[in-house]
Amino acid sequence: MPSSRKPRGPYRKGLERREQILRAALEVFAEHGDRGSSLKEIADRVEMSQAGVLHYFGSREELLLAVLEARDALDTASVGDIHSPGEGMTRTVAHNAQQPGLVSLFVTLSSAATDPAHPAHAFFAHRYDDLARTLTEGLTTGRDQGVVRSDISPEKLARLLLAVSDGLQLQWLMNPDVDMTDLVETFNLMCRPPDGTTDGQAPAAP
Amino acid sequence: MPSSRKPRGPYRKGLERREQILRAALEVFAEHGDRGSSLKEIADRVEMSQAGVLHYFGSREELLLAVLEARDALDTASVGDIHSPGEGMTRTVAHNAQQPGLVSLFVTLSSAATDPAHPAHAFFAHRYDDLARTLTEGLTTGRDQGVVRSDISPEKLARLLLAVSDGLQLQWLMNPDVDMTDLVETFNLMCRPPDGTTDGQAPAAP
DNA sequence: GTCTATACCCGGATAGAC
DNA sequence: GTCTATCCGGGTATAGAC
Repeated sequence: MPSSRKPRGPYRKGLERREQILRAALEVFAEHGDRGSSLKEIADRVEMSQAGVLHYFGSREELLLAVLEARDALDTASVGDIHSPGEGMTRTVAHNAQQPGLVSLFVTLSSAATDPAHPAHAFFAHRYDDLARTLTEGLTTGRDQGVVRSDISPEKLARLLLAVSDGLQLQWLMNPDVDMTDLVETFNLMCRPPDGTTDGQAPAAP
Repeated sequence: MPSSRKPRGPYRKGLERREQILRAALEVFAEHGDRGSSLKEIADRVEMSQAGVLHYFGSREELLLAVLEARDALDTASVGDIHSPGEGMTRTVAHNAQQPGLVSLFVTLSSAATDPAHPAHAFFAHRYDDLARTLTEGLTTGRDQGVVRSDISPEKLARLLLAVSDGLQLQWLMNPDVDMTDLVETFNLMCRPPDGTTDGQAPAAP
């Protein structure tokens, strides 16, 4: 792979500019969503012209995808150490509750990206499958340890957990009084074995 | 209230035109979403000019809201006879699975309407609260009859059910292999009392 | 009621000067 | 690299004739 050293010389400024634009674009997209955002506004925020922005990212679409990928990478990294899938999800949701703009961006975009023709369709389709796979693995482990109910397949539980998380974000955006974190934890509770036999350790307990 | 008789005379044609436009607009919005739709296309579909459409609905926004309200009224009516909240939701979801375009419209719009400035914000906010209330009532009844678990409040279960339904629609739109109906039923199962004591009648069984 | 024409706004992308 | 200027396409809403 290429050198990971920070480039010196003429490249440096350009790369920094690029990141600066990326950050600004994230902010703007988070505030106004996909359609509500314009290159102009992003450009204004980094104090350059719209044409200047396009010099770094050939098109608006390219910029949008770059933002999504950068953000997703950051997020998955920040959730890092997970001991059980329920816990991971709870943390993610709790973390999201701090950033309404971003949540809004992802929810809005993921529904818009539902259309196979949408530029971000592939991104979100993969993202869902990845998440479902990761969750399924974690839930399978949990089931084998007896902390997750075994009468429903881990695959189904994973899809449901994903649905709960997305659905709650939607409700929360619509009405901030909805307590996402609490509700996700409640759902985790429902994922425990029917009678509290084997446990003592809830899926999402700290 | 006003006469419910079909108006005769000069009014009649106008009212029919209006409904015709409403139907066409529903189709178009369902196919291309809010932002993807234009008055032009709706006008084309009823074979009149864009200005003609605006003669009936003063603005695009007005038309959109009219479509949402008309559709929502139809839907809630069609779900009609419900014996248990789980059953109602299952049926609705199964029904939706026939109409990807409409589902897409509602999902897309409800996330876009998350923004308080969005024209449809109030509509969706009310809709959520209404749904949550109705579901809560049904689940309370179910709990009293012993078919719904009592260790989690009906309010929470209602919010979760709503979330599951929305979230699954999103996943289904992204990947049609996801079996919404089956998964909602699975969730209903999770809403039953922990041990199959009192029952014999699942919340969503036919 | 319905049309055509048009005014007006906004967006993205491109060309070319500096 | 960065700008200005411009092209081009799209949308909504309005004016005014028929």
